[in-house]
Amino acid sequence: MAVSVRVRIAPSPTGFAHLGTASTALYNVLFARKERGTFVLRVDDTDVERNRPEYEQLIYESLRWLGLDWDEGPDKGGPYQPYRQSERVDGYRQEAARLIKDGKAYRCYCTPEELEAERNQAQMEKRPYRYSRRCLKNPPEGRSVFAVRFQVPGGEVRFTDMIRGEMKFDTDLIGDFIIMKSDGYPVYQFASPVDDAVMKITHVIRGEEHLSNTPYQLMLIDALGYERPQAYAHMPLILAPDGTKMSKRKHPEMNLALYREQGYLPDALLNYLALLGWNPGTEQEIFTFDELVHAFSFERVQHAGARFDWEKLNWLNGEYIRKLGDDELAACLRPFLSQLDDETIKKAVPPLRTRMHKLAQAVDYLDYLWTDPQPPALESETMQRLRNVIDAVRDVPWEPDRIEAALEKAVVESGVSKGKFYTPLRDVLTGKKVALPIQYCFYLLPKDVALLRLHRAANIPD
RNA sequence: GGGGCUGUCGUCUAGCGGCAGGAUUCCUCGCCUUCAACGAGGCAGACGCCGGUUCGAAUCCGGCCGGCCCUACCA
Repeated sequence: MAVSVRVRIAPSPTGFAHLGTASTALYNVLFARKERGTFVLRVDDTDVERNRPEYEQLIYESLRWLGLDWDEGPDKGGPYQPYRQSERVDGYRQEAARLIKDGKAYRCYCTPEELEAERNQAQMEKRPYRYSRRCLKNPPEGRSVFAVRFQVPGGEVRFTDMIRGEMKFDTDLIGDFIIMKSDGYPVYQFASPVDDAVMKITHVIRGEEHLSNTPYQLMLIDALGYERPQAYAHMPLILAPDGTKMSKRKHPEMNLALYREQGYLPDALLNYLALLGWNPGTEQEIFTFDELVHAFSFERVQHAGARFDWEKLNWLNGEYIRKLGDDELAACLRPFLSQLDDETIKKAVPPLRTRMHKLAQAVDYLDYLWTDPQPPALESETMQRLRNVIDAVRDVPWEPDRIEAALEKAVVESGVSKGKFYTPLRDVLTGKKVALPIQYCFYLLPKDVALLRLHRAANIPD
């Protein structure tokens, strides 16, 4: 019987949860679900300087919001707990000690300044830099602070990438690298493969930035006598819209919290992310999550990085919004419209639905309901029409159809076009040039408020 | 500097030896009270560049150029 699939993501809580994490999480979950495997969340918090517990919470919240739930993790435990690397340091230390004992790693007493100097020297001589192995051959005396360095064996590392095929790296080009920092914490290159082995991870699915890291980790796995993961998959990177690498400072789209705040639906975002770097080979673009699970395969994953594109996401999100039922959409809108009661939101849903590509836009359409628009200056002819509207609408039942019928009648009587008739009306009611259909501009407002705004604009005392 | 990955409309992509197709954006028209949605149509690519193989190259080969990643006591 085949060993059941185990995959993981290992985000680092050093800032807000970001898009790349969602993307790799998605691919991991897709694969895990397809293979009926297990999805593990492991928190990579070995950078003591930059870690913050609140960032860990943000990762949980964002992934849960997206519906990318994990089977094992720091918050839920599991057979290989703990799942926070900061709580696993004893294990790394033991493994590092074992490597030293076996002559596969050694203590390095070099100071950062000395290493910097070595690097600069190599740079000046236009020579590829590798650590000099000073501490292996001739360690300085009388120093107590040390890091642990892996002694890179010569030769070649080969592995199979599910996306890119056979990979080959020459280890002679890799210098001895540090696996344990002098603060006693492991470096990513060390902690990650150790945990993957200990946690029996079968498939490592991660961003392309780790492709060149793989030989480092494979050498460690071999040196420690672990079994290698069955396969790796290095997903293409998501680039910023300007084609550069995503940066936290310059690119807001990196921050996952933004999507929730702006009113993107989790399924729409997931659908978009799936399409960024992968395609089904058919013309289908809209997928339920289950359809994605079935359709997804690594063979059809793109090899090059893909730019993030708001326009396509907006379109997709609009498609998802339009598919929602009235009650569903009303519920989704609720958090964006705290000024309105449920009944008003429900009334606003039908005309709103086709007009949004993200939920936050509802505010742009509806804020006239809780803020008083500036009364426009009108010509006397227009004011007369306003008075006619007041008369036409005053005794009408407050329903969109009835309001519309009354208005249509007033338009005919006025002899001007609907456009000419409705434009100032819309302005008076909402203060906007773009708004919901005119009957809804009325209907959503309490009747007395609507009439008040008309009176005021027409210069009629209340 | 060294190693790795990569390059098809603005963007996401299909095609992998035989007319470069779809989606999105944009534009036009229709519907129409604005804006959307919806329907119809359109613009947009010297397939990164140069050379080779071939009757024929986006596709195969070679060189070059560009982007990204790794080359950290970051992950």
